[in-house]
Amino acid sequence: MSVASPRKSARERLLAAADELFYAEGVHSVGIDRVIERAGVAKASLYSAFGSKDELIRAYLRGRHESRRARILGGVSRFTDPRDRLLVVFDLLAESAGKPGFRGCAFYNAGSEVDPSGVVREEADHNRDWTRSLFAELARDAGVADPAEFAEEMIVLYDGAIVGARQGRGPLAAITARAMAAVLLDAARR
Amino acid sequence: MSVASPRKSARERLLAAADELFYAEGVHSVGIDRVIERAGVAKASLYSAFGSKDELIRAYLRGRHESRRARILGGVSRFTDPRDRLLVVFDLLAESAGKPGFRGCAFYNAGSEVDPSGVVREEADHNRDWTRSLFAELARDAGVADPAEFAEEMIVLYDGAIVGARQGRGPLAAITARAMAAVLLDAARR
DNA sequence: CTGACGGTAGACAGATCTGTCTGCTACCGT
DNA sequence: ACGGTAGCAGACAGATCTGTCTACCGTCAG
Repeated sequence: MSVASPRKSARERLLAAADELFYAEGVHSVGIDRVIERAGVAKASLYSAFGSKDELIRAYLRGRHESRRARILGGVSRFTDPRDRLLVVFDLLAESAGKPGFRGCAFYNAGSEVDPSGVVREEADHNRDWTRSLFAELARDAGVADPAEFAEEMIVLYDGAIVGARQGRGPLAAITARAMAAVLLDAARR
Repeated sequence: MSVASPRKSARERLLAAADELFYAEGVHSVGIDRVIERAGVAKASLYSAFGSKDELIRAYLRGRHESRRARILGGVSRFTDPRDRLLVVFDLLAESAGKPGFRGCAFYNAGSEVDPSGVVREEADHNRDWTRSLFAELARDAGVADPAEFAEEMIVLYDGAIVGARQGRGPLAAITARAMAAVLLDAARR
């Protein structure tokens, strides 16, 4: 329980290994054995810490949501102009999409692999609702007449940019989406 | 070899069964046994007709592309006004997204499940290139200054609408995308 | 008649998957 | 000194996966 533990706990190492493997190869394709091997952990420790693979997937998706949330809030806070604060979300996406290993949206990918109901659905909805609220808030601050509807438009652009980035165009798709968002925002501000 | 065979061939029944099951539950989650059971076909017939599961997946994706292509070309041909011919693509998407059993883009879903390289990647790229060309041609006919760049924008909207439809908003996401496309088109026409 | 052909039914091998269980080890607070 | 806790190592069960193989059946051309 020291401040700087000499070695990360089994739970932390499992989560880090699951994050890498699940995102890179999919939650269904990657088996428990691969995760515990990379984490350097015994199988019993995994089931003691998480209970099931489903719960490990849930923890993986929650971690993805948290780090995404922190990255976006950090980026938004670097600006004061409402227009910049909204558009930087697309800049951050372009940055992510340019990194090696980018493989699109973890939530959508996981949803394509497993039964749409269940933990994946829950976490994906939560992540999506947060994004929607963020866009609505940024749009309201920017003086958009109908922030809720404008947020729906931004989500279409955001989703489209992620798919485009994953399917071949890389960061260019996000840059295209940013330009479209700018046009629409300037047209919607009162 | 008669014109109207009394019963579809094993290959056709396999393809129909694969189409339903793969799209509804994913190419990875659905096993060979499920496919042959639904098709009412022996396992040896599958391997005699397709050679491997990978080739069955390829045939499934090719069929998806062909039917999508036919549906879109049919919809486009119902109009003569270039603006309508472009926007109807989003109307068709809204129509598809409203049908029960809609589960998003077969190519993206399959790509999330299996190794990104290989047959899925090839077929997804082919489908994507066709869509890009279609949008570019429709944009050129509508008098857009830079049809290639405009096509990239339309693809962002199209992808975003599909994701939005799959993740919860149903046809509404496609209707939002259509409205955005109309705004952008009217602004881009010379 | 006969032989090729397309198809059916199902056993089988070999791999991989989740989840459980048994021992053993090392540390840590009391 | 000692008991509890966390963790490691790995065998195991039971299910499921792809792909191969044998054996049999009907049809139709030559």
